[in-house]
Amino acid sequence: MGKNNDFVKQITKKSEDFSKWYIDVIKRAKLADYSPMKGMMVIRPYGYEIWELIKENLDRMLKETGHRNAYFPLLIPESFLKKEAEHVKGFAPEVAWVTIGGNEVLEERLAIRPTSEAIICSMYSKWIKSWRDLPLLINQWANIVRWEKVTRPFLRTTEFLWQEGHTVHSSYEEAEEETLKILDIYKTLAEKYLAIPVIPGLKSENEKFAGALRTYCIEALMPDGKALQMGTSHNLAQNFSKAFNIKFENKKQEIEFAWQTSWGVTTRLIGALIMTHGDDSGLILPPEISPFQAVIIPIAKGNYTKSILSEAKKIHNKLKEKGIRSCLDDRDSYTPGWKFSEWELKGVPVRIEIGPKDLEKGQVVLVNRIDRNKIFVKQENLLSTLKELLNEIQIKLFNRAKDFRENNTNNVERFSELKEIIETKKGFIKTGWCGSNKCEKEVKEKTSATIRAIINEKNSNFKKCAICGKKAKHTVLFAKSY
RNA sequence: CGGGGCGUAGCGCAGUCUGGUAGCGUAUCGGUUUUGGGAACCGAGGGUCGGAAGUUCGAAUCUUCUCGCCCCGACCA
Repeated sequence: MGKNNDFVKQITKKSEDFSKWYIDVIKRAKLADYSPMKGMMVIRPYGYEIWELIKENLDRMLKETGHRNAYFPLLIPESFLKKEAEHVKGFAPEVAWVTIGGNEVLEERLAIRPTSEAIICSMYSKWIKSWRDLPLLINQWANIVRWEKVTRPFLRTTEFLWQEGHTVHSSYEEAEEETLKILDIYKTLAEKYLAIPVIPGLKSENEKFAGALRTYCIEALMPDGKALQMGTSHNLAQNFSKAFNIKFENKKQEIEFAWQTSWGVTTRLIGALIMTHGDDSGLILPPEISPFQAVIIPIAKGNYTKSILSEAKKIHNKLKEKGIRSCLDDRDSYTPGWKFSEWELKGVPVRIEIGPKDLEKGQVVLVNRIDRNKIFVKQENLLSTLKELLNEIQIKLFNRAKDFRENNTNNVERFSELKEIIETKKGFIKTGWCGSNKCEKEVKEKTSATIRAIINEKNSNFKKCAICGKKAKHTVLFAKSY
């Protein structure tokens, strides 16, 4: 492409100021905008369309595994939230409260849900009586409010959208199996659809969900070397069933507390998407979840205008018929060059150009968003070539992100190495851990890095704990996190 | 919640130190010519300078308070 690839002049360069780039992209690509409410953003149509595609795919996978959607109330009485001690302790600092209804001061204040275990479990205790009622596999798509001190669009907002699954089972083993099954679905969502490689693992006692027995997570590495938690799946064991009195009669005619799980992913995934794939020209969206997979830009010129536009329309309709999300940009008030930059900013994976020269030759030009490579293809081959190209882009984005992660993951034996890496290049640090709270805390205090995931719980391929030097029980991943 | 920075037209900024009736680029609107990498020319509109109070003959500019955003920490999806 020659000397000047610097086509988009309106956003900060990713390499110069990553945080500013991130905000610029969100605003310029019209994914979201700040609202008058502190920490709350408006998700604009283009951003919401990405969410809808994420949602569609995850929803389908959840339904395929027997989950059904339902909806529970936004407000939770304080007494309900207080029933599970760890749970309330964990969430208390970030709950928003409703204290007045109309003109009346409420007798009991109501929490705006920071998560719905409390309200959902209170219903489950009414619905579940017998082993025949199990498993109960319910998911809800909802909004959540957590009064965060520091917010960033998509990554951490006061209000956000998510799905939260809440399931009930007749045994610990079955609950554990469900927890892992969901973790695997999340991994598929991240890797196959968002093209973001993730590492599944277990959270340490310090990092686990308030009220869970075990929290599993998927962790991704962002381009600035910080880790992002992209989803969590909790085995709640009987913690909530005991607090909310969810009991069932098992096949042996014994009354037993039920075994539960909960799990969720949020609009944060969109933040991960932006950071992982974007470049100096803006967003790059993986074809699977891009609102437009291809944008057709007619180069309408002089006498050719009419014939080119009608050809472009034909192509557009053909692609739509074949299930490709196509956009025809036939606005005549913008020049082709302007449109190129605009759609690159918006991250559309493939651009289709058709101009006088192409019309004569019976071809179109396909341009790959990743490297701007051009392919000239005969009209009759368009569909197959486009599909191949979309597939190739999806894979390339994933591989590129994976290479980055591999290149920024370091095996470490000693604390001094760990500290140096965190202070300089960051990234994931794989090391041995003795399992003690003390060592985990020491790392946090001295480096601000935390255990993102325990990736080998049963044993460790590291001999010693990097901090205390005692025998390593687990292999863990340390990183600075969002 | 602690430390730092920034709020002036839709967006990006200058003007603030040294007070004197608000400017540039871009975008927008109308018109003409254009269209293979953010087109050119002509014309037009757009602001209670984040908000409140104070000092002053006079405040974008000085003082105090307040709100919001960004960055770095502590806290969290």
